[in-house]
Amino acid sequence: MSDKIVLIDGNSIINRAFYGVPDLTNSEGIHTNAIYGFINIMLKILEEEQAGYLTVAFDMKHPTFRHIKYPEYKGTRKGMPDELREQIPLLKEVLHAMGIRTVEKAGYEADDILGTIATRCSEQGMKVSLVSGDRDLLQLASDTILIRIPKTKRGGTEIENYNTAEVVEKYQVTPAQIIDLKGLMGDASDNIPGVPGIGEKTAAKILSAFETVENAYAHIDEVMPNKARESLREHYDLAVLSKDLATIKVDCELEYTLEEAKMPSLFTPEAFALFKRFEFKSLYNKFEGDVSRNDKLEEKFIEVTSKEEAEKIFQSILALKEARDLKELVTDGISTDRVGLMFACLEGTIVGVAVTYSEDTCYYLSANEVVSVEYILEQVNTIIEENIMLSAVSLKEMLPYIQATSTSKIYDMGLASYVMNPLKDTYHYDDIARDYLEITVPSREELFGKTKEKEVFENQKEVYKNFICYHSYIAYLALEKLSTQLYEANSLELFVDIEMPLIYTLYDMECRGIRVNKEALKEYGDQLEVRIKELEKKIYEHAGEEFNINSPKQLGIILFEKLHMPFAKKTKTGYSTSADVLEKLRSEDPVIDEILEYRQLTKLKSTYADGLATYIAEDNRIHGKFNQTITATGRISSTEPNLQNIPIRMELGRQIRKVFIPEDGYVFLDADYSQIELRVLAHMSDDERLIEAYKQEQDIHKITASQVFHTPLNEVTNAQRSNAKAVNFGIVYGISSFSLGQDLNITKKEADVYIKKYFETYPRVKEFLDNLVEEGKKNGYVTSLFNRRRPIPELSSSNFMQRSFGERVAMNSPIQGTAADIIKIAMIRTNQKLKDLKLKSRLLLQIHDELLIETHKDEIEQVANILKDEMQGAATLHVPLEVEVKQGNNWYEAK
DNA sequence: GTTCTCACG
DNA sequence: ACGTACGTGAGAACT
Repeated sequence: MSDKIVLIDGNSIINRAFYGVPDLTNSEGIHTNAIYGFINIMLKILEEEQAGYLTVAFDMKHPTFRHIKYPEYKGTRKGMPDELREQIPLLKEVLHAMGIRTVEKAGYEADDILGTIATRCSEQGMKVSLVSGDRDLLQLASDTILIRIPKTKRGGTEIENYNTAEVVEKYQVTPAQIIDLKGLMGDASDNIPGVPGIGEKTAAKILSAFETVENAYAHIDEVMPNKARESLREHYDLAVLSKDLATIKVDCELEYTLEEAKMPSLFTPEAFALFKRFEFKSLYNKFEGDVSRNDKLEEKFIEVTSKEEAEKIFQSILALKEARDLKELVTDGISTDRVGLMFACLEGTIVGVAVTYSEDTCYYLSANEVVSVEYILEQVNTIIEENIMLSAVSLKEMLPYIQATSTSKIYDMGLASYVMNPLKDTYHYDDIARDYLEITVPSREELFGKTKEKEVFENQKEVYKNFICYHSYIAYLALEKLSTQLYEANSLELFVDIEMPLIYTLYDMECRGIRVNKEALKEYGDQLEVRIKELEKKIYEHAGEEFNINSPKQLGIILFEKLHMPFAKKTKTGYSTSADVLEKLRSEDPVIDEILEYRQLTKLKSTYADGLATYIAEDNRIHGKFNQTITATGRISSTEPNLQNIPIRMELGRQIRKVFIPEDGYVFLDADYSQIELRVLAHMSDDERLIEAYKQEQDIHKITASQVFHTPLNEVTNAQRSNAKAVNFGIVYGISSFSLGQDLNITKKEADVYIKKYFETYPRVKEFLDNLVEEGKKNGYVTSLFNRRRPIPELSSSNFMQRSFGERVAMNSPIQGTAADIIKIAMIRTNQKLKDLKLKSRLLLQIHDELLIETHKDEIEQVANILKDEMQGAATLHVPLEVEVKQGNNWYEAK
């Protein structure tokens, strides 16, 4: 063991890290940049040093703090930002998890503690490396004490190193004289005043002549230059005070032994758990491959191969009590009668199943000659039929294999985690285990690495078994915890009555898919191609050279440097060439119009014409995915492909909707909520005037214009109406006069007047929005009408921009979230009704406030009524929900 | 993998 | 003084 010790000034380094590393937050919204930066600096130093001992010291202020007698200096230090403050206890947690000795003592700053330890160690003949961002520490430098000051530079950390010689070279004074230097020149960053008029150069000169502040004063008449002499004469007390402030204690009484500071193993399972929570992905590989493996858990995963054993297991499961309502169970205490379920599945075929029905064991049944897939499925379906409670991690993916309906007693723990906190990126079994069970299990990535699932299955049977069993076991355990927490958050009904049934609706929609006219899509793409080629040629001619028009970088250079266009707006990396910038340049050069058109057409071609074509399946339909755990507000999202952003605003783009066609013998019915978000706002704010406006069932923007601009309804101009419309939108988004002004091309002041008038017209809306922000700040989250929570960590940010964002989110999320809740209810009911009535018509798409149904020609009127009734009746608000249903032979016609 | 741009509600 | 609309997903370019 080396007799070298590394000492770290915790406060100083975390402070450096905070300002040196760009803002990072994990998906819970916890700020992590300072912790991340600290750990990186520390690991870099430890790697270099190969020391035998390590200690991190922290400040701990105390009422009897020795500097309290000079409150005007040390006491007025600006408070640190909340984002940093919050990270300090978390950093300590990380350090302790890594086994690192930390020291803090009431009344001492970290540098006093470090000074003391460094001196003690040095006296024992050890080598000391003292890491701090604070140059005060340089007074401790010696031939055995190395002061290391990290600098965060672009592309990494560089460290300045100081023994005695380096201090002398850089400051022209000995380490011991550093305090005299500070006494004379002061230190603005540390609130040390120094002597006015004496800077670094003069101070060094004086000290080289007189060595100390006291000695200089004793020979005050000899001090040069004149200005410094007079200032020192007058401010000698200040110099002494400053010197005292700068002096680091080396004789603190500490209960500290070297034994405790022995270099720990650092990369422990506990540390790994925290690194995972903070999402320090680049540091995962520092841990030994299986540090995160929960071997004790894996001992509970039992593989079963014989038919007898399999039968016994299923019998035990079928002997469990029938499931009761989850809501009742939560208040009564959750029954242990439940089964965690996970299928092992390769290329659409089941190869096994894992079931857990006690916390002691998870059984893995690998399909084989005796325990066949058919047998397994039959048994699982019986369990479902018998109403035994099941818990899974990602139910939608299991639905192809089981016969479950929205009334089955199966609960999805991934979805439950989403309802608890919709801000996370993933809701895998390891996330659930970490967030709700406080246990660390290896993720898929850690188990499989880059090996394909099939290869793991074939070559690493044990790993594959564990992977499946973790799902089952975690699902089993999590049901109790998550349903309790959902209940406590008041969100259990949302989960049970809306989110869970919706899984089945979305699954139905995905299976059904939407029919596409392949040939028409091809034709559409070809037409675009022709026009794109023409535009390309023209643009090259105007530019005088060929370049990649799709490259913002190249385009920016052509426009703003070669053609000298005005209004160049910069982005981080270069010129902005976005549509709104180009829009302002249209009068400058005809090439701008061509570029705008080119952009539009290439977008249509690549994303839609070509993009959609790759998703057309054998049945000539596109089976996109609807994701239920993506958005922060509760909306669903659509991927592979995104069917929620098919063009409509521009005619040319809109044409693409003609390729979406119904099955032969069917038509499309498309039903749209009219201004659902504004209606939700009217309801939630309970503003009489807004409610009244909606009850009149008239043009809301016009009514708003009439009231905001004090104009009789029939005299409202188009311009007034469109301004009012923009204000209405702004309100829903969490308005600011700046953005409204930008949107309407008016000044911030004028926009302010609009907003003021709007709020005068609808005073309860103002009250409502203010209350949301306040509620968000108080609770850390806001809620929709159906108790969907959205945490808003940004609201407690000290950064103006982030906090403002949080405020807008607080105003928008309950509105957007409630609208999302409502249409989800409508979807479930509509889909259910179509099934119950055994209709041929099927729900295909949801586009946030719109549902598209492929309707059999015999069912048009009936389905139109169902759609309208279920959508309008999904919620009873203080204002009516209006729905418009249209019919067409393609999606273009139906809108 | 990140950035820019743009399609939708 | 700060520097914005809220919520998404995809393709292309570039690092």
